[in-house]
Amino acid sequence: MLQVNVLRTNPEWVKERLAVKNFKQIELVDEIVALDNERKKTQLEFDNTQAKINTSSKEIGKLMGQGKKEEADGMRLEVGNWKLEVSTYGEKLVEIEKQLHDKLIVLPNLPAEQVPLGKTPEENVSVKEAGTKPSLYAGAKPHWDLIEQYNLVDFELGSKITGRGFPVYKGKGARFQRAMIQYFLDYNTSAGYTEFIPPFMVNEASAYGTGQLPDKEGQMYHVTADGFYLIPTAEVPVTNIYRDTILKEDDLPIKMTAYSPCFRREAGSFGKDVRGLNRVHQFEKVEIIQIVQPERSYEVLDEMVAHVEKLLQNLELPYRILRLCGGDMGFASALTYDFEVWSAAQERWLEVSSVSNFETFQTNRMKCRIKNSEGKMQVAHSLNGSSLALPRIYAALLENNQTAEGIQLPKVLHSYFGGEMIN
RNA sequence: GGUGAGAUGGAUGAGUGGCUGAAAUCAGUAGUUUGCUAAACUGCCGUACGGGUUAAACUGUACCAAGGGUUCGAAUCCCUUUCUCACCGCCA
Repeated sequence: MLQVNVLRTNPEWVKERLAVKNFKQIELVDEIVALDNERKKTQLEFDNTQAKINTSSKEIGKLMGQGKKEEADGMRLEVGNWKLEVSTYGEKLVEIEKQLHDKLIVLPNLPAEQVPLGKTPEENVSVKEAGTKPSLYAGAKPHWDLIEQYNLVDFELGSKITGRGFPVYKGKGARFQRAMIQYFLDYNTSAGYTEFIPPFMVNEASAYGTGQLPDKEGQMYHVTADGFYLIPTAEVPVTNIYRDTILKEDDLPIKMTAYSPCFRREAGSFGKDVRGLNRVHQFEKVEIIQIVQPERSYEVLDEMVAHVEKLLQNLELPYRILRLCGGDMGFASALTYDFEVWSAAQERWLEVSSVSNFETFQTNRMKCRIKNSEGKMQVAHSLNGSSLALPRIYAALLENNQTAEGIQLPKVLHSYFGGEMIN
C-alpha cells in the first residue's frame, strides 16, 4: 500500500508513475488526497470535542468530591450533548477512513525510474544473457519424457492422490529434488541469510501484509474451516515475521532464507505451457528475503540479483535476466528482475526466479518500521527473490544435461545427490 | 476436544472506577563524578493521527490482546472473539 503522504506531497508525479504501470484509475489519486483532507478536518473536530468532554468529566469528578451535586448534574447534561456530537464525528471518521483505505488498496506500487515502458511480457528488457545453450543429440527428449524414462516423477499418481498438478517425486527423482533444496539453502546461508522453516499456511492478516489479499485471493488455496491460506510462496510467512515491528538500525539488514512448498491454484492455465513440470499447483521453492534501510534497497536488489545469478552459473545453466516492464510487473513491486533458464528440448525460456524491490509497499501495510539513532521513524524496505523455484530448474537440468547414458549433473550437486549422474 | 489461569510500555511487573499514558525495577540512551576494567548519581527513554513551528519547543486525541457495551468518567465493571500457559484426553 502506498503511503498517503506520497500522494499528498506529489500527486502529479504519482499519476505519472501509475501510468507507467498501465494503471487506469488515475483519478483515484485526487480522490484520495481530497478524502485525506477531509479526514484531517473531521479528526480535528472530533479531537476538540472529545477534549471538552475529558476536561468536563474531570471537573465533574472534583465537584462530586466536594459534594456539589447540582453543579455536577448541570455539567453532565452539557457533556451529554457533546457526546452526541462526538459520536457523529466518530462515525464520519470511520466512514472516511474506510473509503480512504478502499481506494488506497487499489493502487499498485509505483514503478522505479528504471522500469521500462511497456504492457506485455514481450516488452521486458533483457539486461543479460549468459551461458551456452547446449546442442542436443538427435533423439533428445523434453523433460516429461525423461522423467518417465528414468522413473523420477509420477504425475498420474499425483492425480490419483490429489489432482492434476500435484506431482509425486520418487526414488532418485525425489532425492534429486532434495539435493537441490539442500544445496540452495547452503548456498544462501553461506551468504549470510538465516534459514527459517515457516508455517505453510497463513492467516488473513499475513496474506494481506505481503499483498496477496485482497486482490489475488483466487490464486491461493483457502482452508475455509479455519480461515487459513496455503502459502503461494515462503515470502508470505517469512516477510510477515516482521509485521508490526519496530527495528533498530543495528538489526539491519535482515536476511532470511526459507524452503517451502508453494501452492498455487493457477486458475485458467492450460495447454502445452503446463506440460510436465512447467506449471504445477504444488511446487518447491527456496526463497531469499531482505528487510533493509530505504537508502540501501536498490544496492541490495543488485546484490540479490548477483546472488541468484551466481547460483545459476554454479548450476551451469544458460540464463537470461529480464527487467520487467511496467505492464508485466507485479502489483506490489517497484522494480523486478526475472531470471529465465534455457530449456534445451522445449527450446524456450523458463522463468525460475523473480527478484523484486517492494520499497515500502509491503512494509507500510505490515507496519514494519525502523527507528534510527535520532529516534526518527521510517518505513523499512522489503525485497525478495527465489533462489530458486525447483520444478523448472529440474526440467532444464534434465533436458540440457541429457546424454545417451543418463543425466549428467552439475558438479555442485554431486555430493548432495550422492552421484554424478541420474540413470 | 475438556478444565482452569492469564494477556499492561523493549523486559520483569504494580495497578479493581476519576489525582494512571500508566508506579517500580531492569535494559537502553545522554551527561556528571571517581586517573583503568568498573561503580555511583542525574536527565531522557511507547506508538498513531492531528494542531503548531523554517525546524524545534509546545499542544489535542486515541491506544493497557482485539471488538462491542455500561458510565459524566474505564487498564479497572459487563459481553464477544483471539491468543498464551497449565493439567487431562487424543495424536505425529
